[in-house]
Amino acid sequence: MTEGLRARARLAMRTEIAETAFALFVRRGFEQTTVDEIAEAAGLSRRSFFRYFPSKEDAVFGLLYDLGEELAAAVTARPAEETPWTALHAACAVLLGPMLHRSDEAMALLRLIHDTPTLRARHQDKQDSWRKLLVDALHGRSVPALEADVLASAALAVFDVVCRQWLADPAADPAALMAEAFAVLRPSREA
Amino acid sequence: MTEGLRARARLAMRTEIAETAFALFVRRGFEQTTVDEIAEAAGLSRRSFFRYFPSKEDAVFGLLYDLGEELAAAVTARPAEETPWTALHAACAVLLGPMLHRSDEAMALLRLIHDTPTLRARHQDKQDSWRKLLVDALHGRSVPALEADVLASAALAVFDVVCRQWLADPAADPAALMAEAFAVLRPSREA
DNA sequence: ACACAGGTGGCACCGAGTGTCATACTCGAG
DNA sequence: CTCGAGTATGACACTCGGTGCCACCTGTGT
Repeated sequence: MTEGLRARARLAMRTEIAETAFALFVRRGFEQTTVDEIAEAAGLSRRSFFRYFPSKEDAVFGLLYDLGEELAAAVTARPAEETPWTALHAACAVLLGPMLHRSDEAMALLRLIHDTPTLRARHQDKQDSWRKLLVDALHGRSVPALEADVLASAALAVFDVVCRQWLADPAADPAALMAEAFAVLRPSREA
Repeated sequence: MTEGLRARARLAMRTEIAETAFALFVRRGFEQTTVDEIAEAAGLSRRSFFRYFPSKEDAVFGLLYDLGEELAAAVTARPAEETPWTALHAACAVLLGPMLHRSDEAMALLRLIHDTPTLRARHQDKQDSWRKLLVDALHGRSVPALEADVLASAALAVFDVVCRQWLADPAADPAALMAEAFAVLRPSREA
């Protein structure tokens, strides 16, 4: 039973290090912040930093990868009679909640990712892992393979569009943007 | 007028280096191939390699970035009365031509990108640059901003889906896959 | 023959990431 | 309490991608 304890302690370390790193990234930029600086600020050795995060980028994305499972779960939780596209819309809308709740941090994170090339790239790799989970969730709703892939990819693309638009105009309402964006692509056979 | 000559010579060097590097990547993998090995195989110094390509990854993608402009041009070239989604489909279909023409190389490239994490990430960054060009092209067809962003992102996502499916089943016809994939998301207001 | 330009290689350096080892801590068994 | 096993940590050395700097060469125009 000490397994759970260690796992929780490890998670706490990860979040603490990630928050320390994030503060530095926001202040000085991602590329300009060295791992040594993060390690010193977090009170551990450079070597130990890499025991908690496989790379510097993971200090930014590590905690976000888990959201993919929440997203997929949200899709699965939608009523079965709902069309896939509507279910995807509802699931993405769920993710908007935490973002609006701590919108300053969310905005800072989006901005950081947006204007750091390596983070932009990594972001898309994370989307790729989300996509796989979404495709599985859609298979659970008996959506054919190709269609599931297209719908999942498109939904994530829409999510990105909404984030970009929100970043460009913080006054906009993300939920409204998302409804509008999802409406553009609603498949013809749906209501 | 020697400007043009130098530019052409530089391009020839780039393609030659890129081809040498590509061969090594396919044989030994991207991560396992060092820049020193590429430089030696291409007959220049490590330092000079980085004068032709800003990074090792660019030896893979450098030549592909230009395709974005072709893609955008293909959209602009479509008849004005065509709906944006149909125009995007037609433009993406154009890109399929060269891929089928040298399908072995295309397949090897797709496979290389697909199972190299850093290349997967970079690939998406390239898509991002393509997206910007597509959005501009759609603006030229007087498509509103949000809609243009959504349609361009979705079209590129669809293109990716097709590439993935083709990679998974080389016997499939990419053009047919693409038609099917584009049909999934055809906006309701279109024919 | 001269100066000047651009391409090139060599060298030193930085930062990310990894393997290895020696140490310190913790915790359960005796 | 003590011993030993398992684990976290730090220090060190090393590889590799990427950059700045400088010295060299080569061609071109005067």
